[in-house]
Amino acid sequence: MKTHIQQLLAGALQTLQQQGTLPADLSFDLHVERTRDKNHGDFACAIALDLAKKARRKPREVAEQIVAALSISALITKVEIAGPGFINFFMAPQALLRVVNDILEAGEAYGRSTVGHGQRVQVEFVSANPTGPLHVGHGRGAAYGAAVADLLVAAGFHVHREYYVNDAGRQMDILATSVWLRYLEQCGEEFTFPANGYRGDYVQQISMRLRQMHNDLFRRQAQQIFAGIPADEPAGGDKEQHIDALIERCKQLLGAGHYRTVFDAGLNEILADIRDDLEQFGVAYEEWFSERSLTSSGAVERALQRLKASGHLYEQQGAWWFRSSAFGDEKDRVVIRDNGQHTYFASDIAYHMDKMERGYTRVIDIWGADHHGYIPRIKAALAALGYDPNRLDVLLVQFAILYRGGEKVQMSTRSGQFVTLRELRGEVGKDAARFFYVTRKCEQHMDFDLDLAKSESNDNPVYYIQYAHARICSVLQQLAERGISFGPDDIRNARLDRLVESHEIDLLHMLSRYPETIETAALSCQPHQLAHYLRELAAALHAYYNAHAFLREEPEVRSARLVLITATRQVLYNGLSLLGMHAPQRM
RNA sequence: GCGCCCUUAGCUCAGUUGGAUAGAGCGUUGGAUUCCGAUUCCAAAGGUCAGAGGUUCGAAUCCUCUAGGGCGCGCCA
Repeated sequence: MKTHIQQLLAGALQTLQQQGTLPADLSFDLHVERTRDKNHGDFACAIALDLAKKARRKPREVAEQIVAALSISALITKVEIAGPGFINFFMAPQALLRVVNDILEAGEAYGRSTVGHGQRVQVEFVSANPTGPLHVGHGRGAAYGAAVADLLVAAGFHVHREYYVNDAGRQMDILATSVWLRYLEQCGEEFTFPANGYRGDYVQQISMRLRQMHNDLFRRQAQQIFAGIPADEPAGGDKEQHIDALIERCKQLLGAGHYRTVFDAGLNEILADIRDDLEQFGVAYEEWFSERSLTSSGAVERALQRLKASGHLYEQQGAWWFRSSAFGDEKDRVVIRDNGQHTYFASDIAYHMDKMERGYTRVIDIWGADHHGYIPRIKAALAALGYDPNRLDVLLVQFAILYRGGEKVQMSTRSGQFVTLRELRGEVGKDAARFFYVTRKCEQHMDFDLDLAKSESNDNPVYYIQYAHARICSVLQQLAERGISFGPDDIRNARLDRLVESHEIDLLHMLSRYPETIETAALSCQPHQLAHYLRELAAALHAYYNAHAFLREEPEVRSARLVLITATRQVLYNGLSLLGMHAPQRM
């Protein structure tokens, strides 16, 4: 409907330009919007106000000329000029009723569009270090990223979802060393566990299984391990130096092969846990991309060579620096350390180069807000490699603060005292978690009320929406019990023009807004628009249900109403599915 | 200190990308229902859009400054 009006207006403007009534070189973007006030019709356009300025004419005069040039449409009953020069459109009743048939014909496809034209988009999200289970902070990124990706699919994009696995680097070495030390404790060795090691229970589990498989194969004497290692923090030393020395000792005592075995035991087990966790959260990926593969494939080397060849690298104090400050970053960044190892940033450059080489028209990275400082350097690297940095969009997701019983739930990663995503799902369920996470704009700090999320009451929007769906199912369930026939023929022959009540008109308007909601939510990467829409749609259904009986009316009205709520059920189902939620038949 | 983000009703948040009289939910107050599921519905009260300037036909939305809050400023990942 919206695009129909846009086409009408575009036609009128073209006519006026050809006539010379309006300058031919006038540029404008047609913006048709839904009205807030019913007195202003169904759709409004402020184009005359925009053009009046550019053409130096009176807005109302321009509006009148546009309206005069509009071609006639059976879907529009009235066009009005109002206020300073708004053009208001009033929809014909049959145009509104058409939405019901559109929905029933399209079924699960209702709301999908082709605006994306099959453009290839990559969405990378979560990408948490596999050093421990996902926590509730990752959960928001997961729910948000999945919803954005699914919305883009619905809008006709070809989406590639990807998880970047940080399976290399110091944090992973710390994990491997932590696993090994716990293993040694189980072998009977006695020592003080490093302050900077990973202390979570899952590390114990991994080391236990490691020992079950390999017995004492990796056992070394504590004395030998800690000989000459600088003191840990509690002993008055530096915890970073302490752990780094332990990592080196671990590698040296185990040898490359056995070290890799211990390392992979930690990596694989945690990664398997993360995969399973996300799967149960309804989040699926096309690809799990290994950071390590960037080194083995030579991508890192190649990226650095390209930068070096184009003069964007320089050597200083034994290290190689990328001149990112030449591309808007606040300072230059090291890519190869003086010990010859490349930095995490070097991998990141290679990874983003690889994304560009894969030919996506658009690359979306979803990061935690604490990483915002990395955006300029990544964009700088893309520019230095000769790519358009605007192909990359980095979306930042703010943290979520949990509340239970009105109190903030305290969390800190270092002590291992964080609420995991798995625990959250266990407490409030998948549906509530998915919904609550995406109900706020991503750049907005979020208060996550656990009590509300798990309450079975109308305060809880998840229940409210799902109940609307279940309620329709319940009504349709009554048909058989009451011996009322309502089959495909009844649907096809339904007298939809019997839908005249204000609640019915409201509901029809809500239903017709769904495709627009999907499109704008997708194009702006704002799934919260869909979440809010679903709440409004559910409210319209509940209000209708309460105001009118469906099953006790005369057959024509009854059938029309049943068709309307069947369509509503379909849209509720489609919207809930897009957010990864169930649409229950009964609750 | 520098940079990025946030600030809208008592609370949690929307606000169709610059449009018409700023909206929901919760909470508060008052009301409805012999019923297809009371996990429902209707109504009222509640606002200096953090503050001050500016841009223009028109600003919660764009620009500048100020205040408050969050985050980031490693040859860590």
